[in-house]
Amino acid sequence: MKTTIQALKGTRDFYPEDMAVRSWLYRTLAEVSESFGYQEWDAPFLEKIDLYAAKSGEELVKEQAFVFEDRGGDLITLRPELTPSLARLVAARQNELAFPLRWWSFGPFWRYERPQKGRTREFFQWNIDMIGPNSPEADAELVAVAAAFLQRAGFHPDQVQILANNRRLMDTALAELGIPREVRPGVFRLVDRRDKLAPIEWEAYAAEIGLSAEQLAGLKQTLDNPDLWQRSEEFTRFFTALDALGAREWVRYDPRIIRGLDYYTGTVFEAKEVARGGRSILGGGRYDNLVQDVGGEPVSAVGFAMGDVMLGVVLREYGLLPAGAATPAPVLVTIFDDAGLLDSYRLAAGLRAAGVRAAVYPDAVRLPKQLKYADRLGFRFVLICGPDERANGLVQVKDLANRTQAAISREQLPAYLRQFLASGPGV
RNA sequence: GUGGGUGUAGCUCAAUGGCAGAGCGCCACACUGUGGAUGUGGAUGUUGUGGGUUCGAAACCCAUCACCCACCCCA
Repeated sequence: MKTTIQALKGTRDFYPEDMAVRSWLYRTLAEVSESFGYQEWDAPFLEKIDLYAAKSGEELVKEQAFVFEDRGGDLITLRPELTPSLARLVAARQNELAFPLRWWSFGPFWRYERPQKGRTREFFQWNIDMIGPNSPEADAELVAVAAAFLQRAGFHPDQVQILANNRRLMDTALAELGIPREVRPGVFRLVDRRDKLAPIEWEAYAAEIGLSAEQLAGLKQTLDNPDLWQRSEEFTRFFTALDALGAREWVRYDPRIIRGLDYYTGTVFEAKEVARGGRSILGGGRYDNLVQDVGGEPVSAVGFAMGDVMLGVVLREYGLLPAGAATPAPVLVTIFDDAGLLDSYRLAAGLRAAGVRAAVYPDAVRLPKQLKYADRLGFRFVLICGPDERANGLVQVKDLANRTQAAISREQLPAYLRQFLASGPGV
């Protein structure tokens, strides 16, 4: 074992084939976000710890954020989430911005966690929010954005489902069971753990937070009732809007979706891989008082976040990862011999000037080696120019995809290549 | 923070106390002007690290480090 320095725990190296996946993800979610009219934005990766102290769970900042002292003695945080930054930006220009805001972002986040499958310390997250309107239709739009992404990524509705619930609906249901207001947040956490704990432990937990046997029975009945939503006018409008948006088949009511966070106030939803294992791919919901904690007027918002790590795990399992990275240039210019070295560089420069991407093999090693290199990197064309061609002003153009070869004059070369590159494969 | 597992060639892994190996990859040659195939040959090791037991340790014991998996948590 060589003593090379390893990557920092919980971080990932992005070799070109990994970077291709990351770029694909960025392009895909950008297209989906922008197809709904959302604007890209971003915030600093570094924030003052105070921004999170006001809001967020205690756990997040105290236990999971990367916090360090800068040279001036200030406590700096590597952002563990985006919402506080969003609140800061919105509050700072609350009276100038044109609401509703439709904003999306994709960038890195850091959390000091114990790495495991689908979880790293440095990850990328897609955040998308609509800020201002508070309506079931606005909620439905965000869910439709999520559905559009899932479809674009190649999933089918029988593989991934968006499960939705409503905190107010649940709150009413709990009130009807005679569960006091102050106990309800605890019940939400209880509901969130329904599938994570063994039934006996789950019921013990229920007793612990003060539920009577009768209330527990009623709660179980509520959680097993797939038609509960029909009592909610808000939820009925939500589903009607999803119909209109063409996303209804991706969405299902599930009374067990509650989300761990305390700050959700209305609709909550989660996209889950349902065919094997039930891992969560993205999650979000409606949250009020977005900017209140950073000193602005309360404003309602709905949004969700999706991490790249678990998504990657699930995409891989379903064979949906895009193909690996080929060279971005379609043309490799070989170097036949030392005498032709500069000629090859001139040839490549001429192609670039004509708008054709081209790379040059750096040494005059034997031709099979250069061809093998071209093959491995996925070049479509290899240019060969030996003494004979140089004498006649020609270039051999070898098409690796079609296994053909033609001698082309130097003047015609860019046009010759472009006729393939305009529409052909492997460009 | 809790529990479990694994560290051997570039990669994936064998070798259960007795000569440290295979497949893939890599390099060379067959093939000095033409890629994926095939064949032949070749290189590559502090067996994570430190100590202990033993005639003898990759293997057993102790410590330590790293990684993986699960829990916790999930903004």
